Amino acid sequence: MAKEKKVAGAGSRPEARLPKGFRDIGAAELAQTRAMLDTIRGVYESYGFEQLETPAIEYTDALGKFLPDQDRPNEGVFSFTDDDGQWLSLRYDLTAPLARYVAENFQTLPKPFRRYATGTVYRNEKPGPGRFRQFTQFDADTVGTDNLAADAEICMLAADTLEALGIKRGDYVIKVNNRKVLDGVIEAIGLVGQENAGRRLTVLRAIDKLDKFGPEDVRLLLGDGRKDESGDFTKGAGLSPNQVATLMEFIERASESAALMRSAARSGDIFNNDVDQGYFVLREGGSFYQSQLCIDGHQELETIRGLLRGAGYGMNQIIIDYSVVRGLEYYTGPVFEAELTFEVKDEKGNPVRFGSVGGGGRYDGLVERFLGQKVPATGFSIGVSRLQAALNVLNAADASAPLGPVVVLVMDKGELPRYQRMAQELRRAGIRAEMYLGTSGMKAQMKYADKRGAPCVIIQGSDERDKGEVQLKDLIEGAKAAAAIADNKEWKESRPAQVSIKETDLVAGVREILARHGVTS
RNA sequence: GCCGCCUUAGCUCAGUUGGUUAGAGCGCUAGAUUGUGGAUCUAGAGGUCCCCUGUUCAAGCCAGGGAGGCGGUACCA
Repeated sequence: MAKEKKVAGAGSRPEARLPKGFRDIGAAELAQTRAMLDTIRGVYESYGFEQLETPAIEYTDALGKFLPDQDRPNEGVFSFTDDDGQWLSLRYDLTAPLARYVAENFQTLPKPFRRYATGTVYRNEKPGPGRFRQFTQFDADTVGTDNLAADAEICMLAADTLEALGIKRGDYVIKVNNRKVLDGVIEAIGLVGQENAGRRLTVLRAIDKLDKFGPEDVRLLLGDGRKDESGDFTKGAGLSPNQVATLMEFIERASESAALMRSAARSGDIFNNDVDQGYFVLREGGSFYQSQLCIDGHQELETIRGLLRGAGYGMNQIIIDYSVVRGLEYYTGPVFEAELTFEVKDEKGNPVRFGSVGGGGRYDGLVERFLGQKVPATGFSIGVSRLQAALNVLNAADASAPLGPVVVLVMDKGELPRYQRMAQELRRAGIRAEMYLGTSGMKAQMKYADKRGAPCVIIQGSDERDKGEVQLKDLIEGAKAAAAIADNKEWKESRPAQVSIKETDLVAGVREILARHGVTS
């Protein structure tokens, strides 16, 4: 019969469930996020960036995500049409809205315009481990200058931010490259002209996989293709053996060079100029030095490197790494990637690498889309959620829930005003407090207080009331004391961590308990 | 998008060659204890065995299709 009732209503009832790739976030994580955002904000503001907030929704064409030849937004973004039939989209990053803002307010903004922004962004794509369809980014950008000092500062900012968040020097690295270098290398193997645009992208994608797959798989991706462990085949760039060999030489030298830098950094040799300058492939006389693009890119990197080292940032913080790719059709010059380098084991003992927690670079074309006039810009974006997940693994102990409010138990339903008054008294003293608002008995109220993480409860039944007293029970100390008591009678009679005080001393008594647990309000 | 694996209670999972009323541990609720969160004991609630169609006297189990989840891969500002 009970069954029939269920079945009867089931079809029309909605299922309580979250859309794939979205998640609910509880008090403990939110408190942690807030602290992180405050820290990042402090660093960004110290560099002189000012805050800007733009809406979560923009016109789709302003975000620049239309499929070629189709009057329809790109996959990957959440889009819908407005009343007037215009396409709107949820922002998928904070840079495209910045470009729109700068273009719209170009006349009045100070140039260079330096702003930071944080907010939720949305991507309509398949979620993966640690990848969601809604997440928080924290960006800083300098718009309106091609001065490479702006790029150097972005790198410093990234390093300072990670350190402010408690990531030790050596547990992270900011990698810098220049898209002109890779473009030059690709040009050097003859992939020039419009007809090779697709191949150039495939090559860049292959190089981008170096960290993930290693050199052998990159070689396959540059050639015919690669089969993954599920048996799926990825078509390669189809380069000739010669072209592959040339690219692989570059890639392997580049990672060798980066490895040398890291090992120098580990041994404390953080300003060793020979190592720092990178491998000979890009120095004068090296095999790629004929390409003008390579030369330009290399010289820009040298300028940035000079600024960084001059400011005291060594190879233990920021290095040049020629294998960094980042956004494919987006960046036009220097690119940056913030990578966490420490390794941790998951619960099964497998090593987990977090990899990139932020990135950015110089994008000289974004504002130009609107204005038709070159407005060079450079910036950096932190993936807050991903970084937070990494930090949680780094300090695994720090996942504890925040303390809840002090709970005033309702022992006598006829005395609600009295209990309410106690809660108010605590609130006025700056102590988070609540009167129990349910209707259950004392045992249930104790369980409730326990679940809320209350540091203590206030108990006043008729006995205490008659004497003008209240009982304060320290739930944290009480839980510790309980562990030593096996007998229920003793547990009840000893009333661990419970004291009786004058009702007039309520605030002082609670403060004493809070202070015991490190709360000073 | 493509490939592989998976789906039984709130959670983690058993479930025989297809055979009566589908189980365990944990969790939850209540009692033992008229005013004390823990421990112990007892009792209770909780199920569309992912969905649909088929095979069969009989399907959690077999077949086909679908959905959802996980992992890999592709795309990724």
